[in-house]
Amino acid sequence: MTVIDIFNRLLSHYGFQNWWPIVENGVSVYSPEFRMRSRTCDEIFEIAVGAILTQNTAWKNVEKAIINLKQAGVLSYKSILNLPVENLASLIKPSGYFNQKAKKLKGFAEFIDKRLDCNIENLRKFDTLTARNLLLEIWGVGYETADSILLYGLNFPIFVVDAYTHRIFSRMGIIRQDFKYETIRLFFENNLPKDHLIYNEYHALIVKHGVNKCRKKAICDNCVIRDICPY
DNA sequence: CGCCAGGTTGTTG
DNA sequence: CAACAACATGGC
Repeated sequence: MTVIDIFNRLLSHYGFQNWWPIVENGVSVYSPEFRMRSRTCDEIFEIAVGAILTQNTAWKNVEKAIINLKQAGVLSYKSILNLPVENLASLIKPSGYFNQKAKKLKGFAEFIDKRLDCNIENLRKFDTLTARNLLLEIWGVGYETADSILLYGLNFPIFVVDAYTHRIFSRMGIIRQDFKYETIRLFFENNLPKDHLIYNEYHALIVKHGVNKCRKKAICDNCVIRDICPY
């Protein structure tokens, strides 16, 4: 049973997830159209903001924060650059850790302004790992956040690892408990075609399965991969 | 009500 | 380098 087999299982069970969502009219929209085209500048920025806000936080709370930002008309790097950090913190309160995250968003906006010449798409001018290392220099942007921005915002072929990835695949005995982020990322990248669409869908499916079934307290009955899981 | 969520950083041994 | 604390709201 390979990681590709597991991908196929999850995909036929849950269907396409169409990540990353864009918030429209107060709801997160997961559209199949997203895989057909490049993201717009505004979408890339929203994805990056979402990636920062969702750090150790349920998406529902992030959604509320993004709605607040949109309603206030400040979901752009320029607005966030000019908005007092206290006001920003207040808008993103529902996403939790709001003081820290406000500072992180500020840092990210500053990064676009200073390092990317005011255009987030300038990240495309770099190769994957160079772009990644640039993002990782930003305070508040770690591996998963950087990789989410690269994969979901810019379609770079980089596999996103998260807590669910670690939990599901260690429970299955496919990776070891003590594997760290980079080890897990490389494991997936080495066992899959180098294709951003596959990385995109796979990670989204992992989250789906983690949220639905493979929680901290696992719900193993009717699990789509139960027969190949020793847990 | 208690647990936990699509992590990251700073501190300490 | 590993372990641990701090950061915080809201859904179930």
